[in-house]
Amino acid sequence: MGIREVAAAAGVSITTVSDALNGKGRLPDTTRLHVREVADRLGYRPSAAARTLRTGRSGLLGLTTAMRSTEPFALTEFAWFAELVRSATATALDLGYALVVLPASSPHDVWGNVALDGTIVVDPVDDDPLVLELLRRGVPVVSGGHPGSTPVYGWVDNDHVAAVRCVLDHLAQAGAGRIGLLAAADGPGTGKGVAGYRAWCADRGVPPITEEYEARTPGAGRAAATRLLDRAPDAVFGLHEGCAAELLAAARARELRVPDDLLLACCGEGADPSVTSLSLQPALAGAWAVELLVGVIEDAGAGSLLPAQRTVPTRLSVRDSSTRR
Amino acid sequence: MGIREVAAAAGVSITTVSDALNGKGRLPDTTRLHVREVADRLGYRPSAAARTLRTGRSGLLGLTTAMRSTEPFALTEFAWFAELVRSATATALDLGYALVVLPASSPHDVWGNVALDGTIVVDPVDDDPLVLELLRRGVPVVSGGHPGSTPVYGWVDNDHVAAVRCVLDHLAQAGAGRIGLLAAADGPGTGKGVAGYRAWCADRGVPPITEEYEARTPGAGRAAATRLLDRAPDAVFGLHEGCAAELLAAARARELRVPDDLLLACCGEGADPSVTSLSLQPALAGAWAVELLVGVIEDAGAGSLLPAQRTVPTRLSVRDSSTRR
DNA sequence: GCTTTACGAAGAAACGTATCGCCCCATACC
DNA sequence: GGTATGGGGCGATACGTTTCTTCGTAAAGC
Repeated sequence: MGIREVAAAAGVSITTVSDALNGKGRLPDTTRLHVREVADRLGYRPSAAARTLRTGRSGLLGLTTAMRSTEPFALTEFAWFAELVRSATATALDLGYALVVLPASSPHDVWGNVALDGTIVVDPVDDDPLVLELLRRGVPVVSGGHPGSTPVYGWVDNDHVAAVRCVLDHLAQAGAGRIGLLAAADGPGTGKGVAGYRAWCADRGVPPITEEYEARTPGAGRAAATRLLDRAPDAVFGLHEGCAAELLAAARARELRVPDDLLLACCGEGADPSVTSLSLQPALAGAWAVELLVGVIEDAGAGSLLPAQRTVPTRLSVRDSSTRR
Repeated sequence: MGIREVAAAAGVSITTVSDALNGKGRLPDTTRLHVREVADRLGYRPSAAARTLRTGRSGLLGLTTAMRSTEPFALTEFAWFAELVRSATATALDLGYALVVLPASSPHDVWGNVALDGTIVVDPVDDDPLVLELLRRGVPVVSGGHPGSTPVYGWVDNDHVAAVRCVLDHLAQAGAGRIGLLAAADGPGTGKGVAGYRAWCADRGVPPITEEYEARTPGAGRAAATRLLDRAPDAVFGLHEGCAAELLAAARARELRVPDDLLLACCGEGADPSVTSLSLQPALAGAWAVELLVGVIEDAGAGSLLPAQRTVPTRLSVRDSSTRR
């Protein structure tokens, strides 16, 4: 069931079959139709492997994330990442590509066994050896989150500083004087979020009040939330998705009412409909990263030399938890 | 940077390089080491495309789900499906495969452009044309959910009837007399769940009380939950993940206390820690489906003729919402 | 009548790997 | 001395496409 069988059955050469099926070459419509009809009748499907070998294009995009902890797929459990992957997959398919999610490293050499047209690296570490190796091989790389000094082809990222400022300004405007911050140490964007928070505090001349925890350690979130409330803030900002539940529980245990005694805002898509939340819009990030990557792949050569960059907007949904009655 | 360059640099033939790198043939360790050293120095990576063409194996597994609604990726938003995909991805990687998620149909011919060693089809419709086409091409197919009359190589599924009975028995034992059912019409496993519910009702000689809704229609869930409570049940079972929140909200609006006035149990992983929930263990389903599929791929020939089948256990977590005080 | 142009189609060379079978050269054995 | 034996290595082919180049023929232009 190769192209040869089709050629034989249609009484033409394989060149003609290839041209007819791919809309290339100079062929009268009669021939084209005839070949297509024969191919259909025989149930012919071109071999993806052979096409990939010949053209150098596989139609496959990789998506990975640098491992910060030793646990593979640590980010997977953050809804932020899951949503990014979902959106990236859908966008890739729209553009005619399939997307495969790979771990940064694995016992089997998966990276060597798939031909990738390009790769998205989410939250890369500086000079990630995996990224450098990909670039060396000529595989375009686009990063989600600022790539640091790694010379990628482009990246998408939120303006974390502005986003954090937006939330903190909102809390301050709602009457907060001492705003605390709770963050998962190994979560996405923690570094920038905390930095933005500290910068804002410095601007205002107020002391920062922060607590961090390991997301993967059971109970660590609750403990950190409790520690944070120990420091008597009148508002708290949870930088990660689990934070809202932990902070609410800790507040209840302490008989603090939200929002009366404590204002609350969190990042995330706001599973709890009463909590003010800042969405980082991971779906946009995923879609744009794919668009950027596909742009690089298909422009190859004509492309601009500068890495393309897009800033993903954030959206603050103000809910009861940060509205003084 | 092909195998030829390595051969030239090492002063041997490409056969020797291939054998040395793949641990085949009869070569003294000195040669093997030498070739490997040269290959490393040159940064040689075998071409996945060429290997795939030659060996007929790509190391890629597909995962798809039949489209029930017109919307692509309808199931994606069910946490059940998302978790299944996550687990399947991880398991595939453990076994040395990468997993690519594809829509049942798409404007671009993605299925034709990727070489798949096998495919998992979640909740296939009977005699799904896509599945039949894959089987015709000789691609092993394993299904998640009973495949009906489609001659797949194997499948994994929950025992839906037993699972539903387990929940209903629990509610009855907790004192429920009139148990209602709320289900998303287009959700996974709806048909079997509802059938199991009706069978249980018939066994007990009680009338079924069911309401369904379209998961994708905003407000439909709330409306259906309200309709269900209109029919005055003293316990309700939500067959899908969103049901808990909808039922709780509807109950609150009606000033019904849970569990005092209304017992509540749902399927899903129980985002709300106070709701009794039946987990279908999608992670197990995903992992097992991959294991089955890889088994079929690697056994090819020696395999048994009967399709392999595994029943995924369910787990009922009893919480406050179904515990009479 | 001879050259140009255009059209229709085919030949053949890659793409980079894996592998079957073969060859050569020692050493050992009768 | 002739022949098994086995280790070490290589030549050549096939996997199934895409595409560059070439070729023949017929119509059109001078």
